[in-house]
Amino acid sequence: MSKSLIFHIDVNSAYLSWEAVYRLQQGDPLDLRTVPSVVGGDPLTRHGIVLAKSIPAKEYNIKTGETLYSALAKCPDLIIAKPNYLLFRQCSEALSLILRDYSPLIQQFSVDEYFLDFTAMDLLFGDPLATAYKIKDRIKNELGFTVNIGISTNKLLAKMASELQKPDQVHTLFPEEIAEKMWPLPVGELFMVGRATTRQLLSRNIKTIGELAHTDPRLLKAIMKSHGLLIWNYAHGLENSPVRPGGRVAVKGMGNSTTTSFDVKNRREAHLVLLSLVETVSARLRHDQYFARLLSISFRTHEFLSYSHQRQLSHATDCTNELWEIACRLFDELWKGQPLRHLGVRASELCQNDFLQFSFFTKDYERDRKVDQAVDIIRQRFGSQAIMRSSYLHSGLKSMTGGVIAEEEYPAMTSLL
DNA sequence: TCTGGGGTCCTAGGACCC
DNA sequence: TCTGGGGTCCTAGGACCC
Repeated sequence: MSKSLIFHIDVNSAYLSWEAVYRLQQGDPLDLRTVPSVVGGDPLTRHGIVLAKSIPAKEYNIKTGETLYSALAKCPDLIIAKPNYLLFRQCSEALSLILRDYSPLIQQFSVDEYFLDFTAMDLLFGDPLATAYKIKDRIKNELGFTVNIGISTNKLLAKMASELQKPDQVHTLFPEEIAEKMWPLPVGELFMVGRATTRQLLSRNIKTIGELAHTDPRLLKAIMKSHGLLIWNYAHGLENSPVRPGGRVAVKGMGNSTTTSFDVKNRREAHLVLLSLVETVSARLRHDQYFARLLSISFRTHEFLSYSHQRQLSHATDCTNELWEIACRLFDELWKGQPLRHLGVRASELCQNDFLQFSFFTKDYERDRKVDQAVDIIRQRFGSQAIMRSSYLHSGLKSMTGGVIAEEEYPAMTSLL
């Protein structure tokens, strides 16, 4: 049995590269990647954050997630492109088609990241490193954007390898290279060490991944519970999850949320936003043939405080009206009248709806089911805006919110590999 | 702060049961 | 009752990922 060999393929500045390639194809002479530019939303609708940045923009210290306002303050000439999620999905699919030529075992980890199990594939393709270069160059030549490829013996190290130096590079990070290549890095670069954990580690003078690796795991466990042991293992490169073919992990829940373009201040408006979210969530449930047994709602206030409320349902359902009624009740129980900037709905505890179980204690939703089915068919044929409830007319609200990625859902972006 | 949207997992505390 | 202890379920919040 040959040693296990994993590739991690990561698109460089994915959203921005994809938009840049698209514009070049449309005949635009300017390559966005060569100038300070970002992909970001519209500040007027309060969606104004940086989703992706070019390398020249990075040199202005512009960071993903910061406001466009702040990015523009750092670089007044910054070019801002709107996100085109349909394009992004097409690019992601085109990438996966190329990767499939090199292994039957690939896992989509996010819209711009894939794992590829190359174990024993060298018998077919020869040297792994040379093959990785071939894959990288083929993607650049055929699709027009660049990727980083990381190579190691497990997914964690392959992923850390692909982050080493960008763009358009291939790196290895084998266990014997950990001390030299990974331990000098700032501790926050380690997968699963985010802002809160970084702060805790820095307060104990643990600044690099190497210092984390040499910290007593019992201390880490004491201060961070199981997460402490997880990151200690990661600092030593210890991780052994399989590359899941197709990446299809059973989905645990489906949710949609939105930042409203104006503060929601009355119940009627809030209920209308909830309906537009439930419309999308329940259509996704029906499309994938799931019933939900738990419904959660959440909101964020003008002051940026977050609240959530959830309830187990008396019976599983995928019905728009029924889920909407529950969402409204949960909302009314939680809301104290604060102005709101963000609302969310999430359905979880999913089960297959192979057979139906009706409750004797709730009203009959049979008629609603038929309406849902008819509306789904109309929207499928004529688009999501083809039919909407009259309450949305002149409301300034969209009748369906969220779920930009329709049809085929992406596999779970699980926090664990 | 002019601060997105889609996820998963973990933990703490309270209710409830034996 | 001057009130044990363990297990399970539920809920809210917070951590992390892209």
